[in-house]
Amino acid sequence: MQQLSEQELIRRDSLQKLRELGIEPYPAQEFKVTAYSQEILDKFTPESTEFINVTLAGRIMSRRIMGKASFCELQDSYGRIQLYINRDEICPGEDKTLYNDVFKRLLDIGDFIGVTGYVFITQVGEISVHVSSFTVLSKSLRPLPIVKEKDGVIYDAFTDPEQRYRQRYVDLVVNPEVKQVFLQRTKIINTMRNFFNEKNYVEVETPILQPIPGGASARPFITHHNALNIPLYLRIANELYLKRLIVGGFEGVYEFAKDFRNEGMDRTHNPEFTVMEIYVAYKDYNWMMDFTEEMIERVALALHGKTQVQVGDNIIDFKRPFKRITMYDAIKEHTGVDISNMNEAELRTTCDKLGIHHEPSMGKGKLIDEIFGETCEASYIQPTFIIDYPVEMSPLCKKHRNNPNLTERFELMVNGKELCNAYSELNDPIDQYERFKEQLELSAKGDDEAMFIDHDFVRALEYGMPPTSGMGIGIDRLCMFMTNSPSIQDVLFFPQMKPEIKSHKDDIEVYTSAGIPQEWAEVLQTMGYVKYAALTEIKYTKVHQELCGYNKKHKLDLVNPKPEDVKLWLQQ
RNA sequence: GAUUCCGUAGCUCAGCAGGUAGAGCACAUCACUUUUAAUGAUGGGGUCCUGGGUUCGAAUCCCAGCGGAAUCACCA
Repeated sequence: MQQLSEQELIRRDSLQKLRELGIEPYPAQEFKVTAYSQEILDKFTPESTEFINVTLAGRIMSRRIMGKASFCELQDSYGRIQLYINRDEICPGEDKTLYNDVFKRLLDIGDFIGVTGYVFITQVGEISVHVSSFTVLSKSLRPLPIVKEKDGVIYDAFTDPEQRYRQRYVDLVVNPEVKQVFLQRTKIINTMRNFFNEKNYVEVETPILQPIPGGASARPFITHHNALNIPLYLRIANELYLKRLIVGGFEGVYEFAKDFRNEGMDRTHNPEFTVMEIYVAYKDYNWMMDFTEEMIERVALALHGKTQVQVGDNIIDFKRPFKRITMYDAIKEHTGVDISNMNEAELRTTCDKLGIHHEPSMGKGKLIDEIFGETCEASYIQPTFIIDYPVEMSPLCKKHRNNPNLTERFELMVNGKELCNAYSELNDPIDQYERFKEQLELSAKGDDEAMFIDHDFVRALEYGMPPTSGMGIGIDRLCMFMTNSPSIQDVLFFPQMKPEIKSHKDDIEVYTSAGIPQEWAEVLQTMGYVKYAALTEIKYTKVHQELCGYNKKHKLDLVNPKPEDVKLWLQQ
């Protein structure tokens, strides 16, 4: 156990004292709440009789104690409301313990309490709850960061990103705007879900542990199943499973899925992330573009009541219809080069001319992708569908109805980033098998992200899959846009972090169990001997002298140990 | 992976011509019956990220490491 700070010790002492007074700091029974802070603040008027007897529960977030009366702020799940607590009303009799000791001394900021009382307006005009009784619901043993606010200015904000992400619970308690982002995230997802359900598409669940990680190009996480003695992969996509369900006869299926990719982390990438994929039979990618527009516009309206959304320095308008441009046209527009009829060698020359890095392992598809990514991607701020991708970079996508070198694919670009990816799905099993084999060749050339062949998926297609259009959308990115969050970590409750470094300090028990008295063990640690094992390598006379010296210098008034005592301490 | 910046009290931060470690909030004690960043008084609290080096002396200067942030590169 780490050494406790003064404030933590005081809180543990308060916990003990509460118990001595017969107050259970962690009661088990239900506490019935009849009102919430926001509701009261919204609805209360001096004439109203609605709130003459309310019961609320929440955390104490601030206290202003003024002798026989006190104010404090109670924070429940909706917000904060001020409480007014009067000594003689809490303690009508002679015994004022409940106010003087329990409320004033033994309770702290961060504790959960329940209160009953009536709502009124103070002289300064703040709607408050006049408390007639309170109940301790849970004692907090660690001090929360104290954030104060006046006239919209925040003082002593809790801002350290590492602490905010590692201890998101604290972040949520003291930074109310953080909670809003996550409530909006839920609203985004619910809006989409309602949209799909209205159309009778079916929400499904498919395997996260997959024997073949298919449906996308990415390095997977690998794990091992002991009973079967086989490797399993955490899914990088769920596409192939959802299409199997279309084969099975569902007309529309969708899944909000956690996918996993074993790649770098930055402001827009987290190793696990959420994707919504939807597949609808008898549709094509043109239909899917209309559908996607409608869905995204609806999300913007649900969240903001309008289609314009501030994202960084830009205002992005999600009003339908979005601009549509083919990939080749986009490249021509930005570079002046028409690559539509180029072979691999010509593409490499073009890359060289444009100063774009390329490697021998890159096939035609990757080269085109690279050119697009370097020259075009960043310029699409307003929602834009990039359509008709070259066949080499889309092995699961149906060939274009007018041009066999292209596929019926679109990506939706927003703020220079990919948001959606969609196809007229490839349902020709023979073509699909050929495309998988081409991926194998890429793999042989050294492309470690090329897809594996999924023979069962091909088998499913052989039974027949209706013409289908599918779309995937990055939910985390969508949330970043919709909530104007610059980092993916701001829209994930618990973003992936490097493991927290463990204290490199021995527990104090390691010292005491070697026979060292507690007070000297603490001295040794503050002197820098944080590992007992390291201590035993030092000559006991030196340690003895240093201990006595420290005792004198810091006026600890401890009785100095004898050299033989120290010798014994170090001999364990 | 590269560059830059950062790491001091529970929180936010100051201190860096090297010379006994500071403020505000929080905490503790006292006063105060409608305050609101409540107020007034008093007080406690720190391996100054870790390890090495320079020095009589390092929070401060140098080196290395750890952790974090930003930008870039790589990666869907």
